[in-house]
Amino acid sequence: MARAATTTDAFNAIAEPRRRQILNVLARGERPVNDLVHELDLAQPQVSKHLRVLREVGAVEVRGDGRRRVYRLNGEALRPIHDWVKDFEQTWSERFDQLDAVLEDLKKEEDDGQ
Amino acid sequence: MARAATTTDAFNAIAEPRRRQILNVLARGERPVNDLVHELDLAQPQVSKHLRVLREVGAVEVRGDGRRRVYRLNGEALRPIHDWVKDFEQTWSERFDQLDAVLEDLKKEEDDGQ
DNA sequence: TTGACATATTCCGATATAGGAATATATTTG
DNA sequence: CAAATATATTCCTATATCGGAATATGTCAA
Repeated sequence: MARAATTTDAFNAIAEPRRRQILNVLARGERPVNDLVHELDLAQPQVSKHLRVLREVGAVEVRGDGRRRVYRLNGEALRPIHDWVKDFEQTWSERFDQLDAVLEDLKKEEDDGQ
Repeated sequence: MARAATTTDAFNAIAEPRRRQILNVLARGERPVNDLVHELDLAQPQVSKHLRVLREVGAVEVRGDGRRRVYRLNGEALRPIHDWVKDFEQTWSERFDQLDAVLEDLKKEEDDGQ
């Protein structure tokens, strides 16, 4: 068996850095293909191919505008990634260290009370 | 050119669902390989191979314990993913909708004041 | 030392990529 | 209709995967 297709889910789609770049640009507003080509300094066919992958996993949507195709972000498709990774945040965030400190204090007060 | 190696970075490493599962288990505490084999119902060689990938991107660390090797999570390695994806949260989170509503109200009050 | 147990590595084969180049498919304009 | 513009698709090739099976490495115990 080979690696899962890039179009399998958002996790696979965003493994490619260019596709993350494309999403970053689209986060600032919708763009026709040619704008992306210039903003990212990529060849047009590659941009179209990356957009296809992103469209297949639902991360972008298209709208026709004359001879252009305007792409826009659909952030909702990235939600599973956010949901998965956010549970790991406590292993590095100092917010959780501070919460630990508070809980520690509460425990100590309780013990003193006994 | 082929797809980037799975060991290139955390984004590529976690594209594989089994590796996410492994990290999920390790988030509850360190585990020797065999525990993972049984908790995830995977063949031992595959678990070892996935652990190697995770180790190469820094997502896990090992500790020897007799003839066992105990793996533990290093969540810090997932931080780039969290940081990248969190900027997209506002496109779906209702927290941001509520913030928008507040800003709208403030703007209205300001306009009434003029 | 010889097993037994735990883990890692190697070899295999099918498959899917990513970029480059060329080309196909709209759509607008003269 | 023809030329120009914008985008999508196809063909090519090198490369890296994943699972399964077999095997190698390492460590403990009698």
